[in-house]
Amino acid sequence: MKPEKTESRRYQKQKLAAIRAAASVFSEKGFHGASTADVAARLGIKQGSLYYYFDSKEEALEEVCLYGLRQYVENMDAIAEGEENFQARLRAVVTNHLGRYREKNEALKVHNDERLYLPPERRVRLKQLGTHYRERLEDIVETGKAEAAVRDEIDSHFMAQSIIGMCNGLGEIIVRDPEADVFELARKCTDLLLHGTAPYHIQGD
Amino acid sequence: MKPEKTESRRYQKQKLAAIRAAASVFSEKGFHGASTADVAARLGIKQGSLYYYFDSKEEALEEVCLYGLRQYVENMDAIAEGEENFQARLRAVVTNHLGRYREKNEALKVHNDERLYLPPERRVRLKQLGTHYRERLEDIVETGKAEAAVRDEIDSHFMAQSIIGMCNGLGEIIVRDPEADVFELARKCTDLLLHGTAPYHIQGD
DNA sequence: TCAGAATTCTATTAATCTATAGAAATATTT
DNA sequence: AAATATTTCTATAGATTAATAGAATTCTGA
Repeated sequence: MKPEKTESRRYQKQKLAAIRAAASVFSEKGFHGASTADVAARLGIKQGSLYYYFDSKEEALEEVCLYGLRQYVENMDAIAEGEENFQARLRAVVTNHLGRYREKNEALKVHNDERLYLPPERRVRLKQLGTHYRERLEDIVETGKAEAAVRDEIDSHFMAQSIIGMCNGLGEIIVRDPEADVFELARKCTDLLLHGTAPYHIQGD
Repeated sequence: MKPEKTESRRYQKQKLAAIRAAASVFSEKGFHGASTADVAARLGIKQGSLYYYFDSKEEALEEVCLYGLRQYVENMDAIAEGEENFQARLRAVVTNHLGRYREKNEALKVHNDERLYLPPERRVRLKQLGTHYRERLEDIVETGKAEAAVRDEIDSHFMAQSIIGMCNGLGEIIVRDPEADVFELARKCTDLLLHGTAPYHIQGD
């Protein structure tokens, strides 16, 4: 079956290729719409051989989702640990988030669209990553308060979730319109988050 | 097969029940994870009998999605046609949107999660409804400009998509935490959209 | 080059599921 | 109550698919 301790270089390489093939096929046809034969074909092997790398189709989905999220979360960590001011970091976060919709990141798309088909026990690690992402963003909001760039009464959990949602919404524009300028969108988005819609001067409540 | 002209009262009633049963089952198991037998069982009839109401499983999915979106869009129309000022309408939009996550609207959930499994020709009517929703929201933003409640440089397409995304993001909080106060969230969300994160007084660029 | 290990292939099992056709049952109308 | 129309059931065809086992092949190191 599977190599026990060895995990040879070749095995690891091919396993990564298998994850990518699965990401590609799942993102095209959906998890249930895609067969293990489709995935194997994309990889250039036969259906049965795929089980050398995955114990089940579900395990393949889990690995694809994890693979898609990881890099994305790593970027967030780098931003959160950086030394820039709130405005710059917010922009970096938004740009990182929106950028993912342009470079077609199939594994991340699979995570977004198909992860619900995983049974709960296969979703725990994904949830951990997602929570980690949001918590880093909450940290950034808190530093914004320390800098007096963010009003005190703003709840950082609420704020982080709002930012994530807004970016996902704008992602649709990027997907719909291949001409859309990601950096310009990121700029507008950051501006909206910082200043809102209302004219700058006075505003009542 | 299907009744041609009659469309008897009973038929219509049972068809609606079938759509609801499909919504319930699809939202639980996903479109591909659910079988027509599951849907029929929820409705209290046998698998084969379901085809009296739908030509195919895909048609059932399409009808569920349309059913889920329609009411939601109708509410938006009512808000857009109303006479209130920008701030009040924005709040109404956000409240309508967030409210949907609390009353468990299974059909709308199916629309959100499963619509991608429809072939493009079955998605056109859904897209029309979605576009209509966003366009009404763009209208509201434009009236906001006329009222000087919204800065001129704000792009209404961008803005509408941002609002939709933010609401969807906050929806996750509502789903995660059954205690979350929808109206309080709607208030915070409206406030953030109007004023941004930054303290009110001056802000540079 | 040979031996053993790692990788892929073939063949098959067993289960599942959509969709259809025609019979049976139920409701409606005359 | 008989006749007709509507709704549901039974049974099945036909196709697909995930997963397994063991054989065949390819790779690697001595």
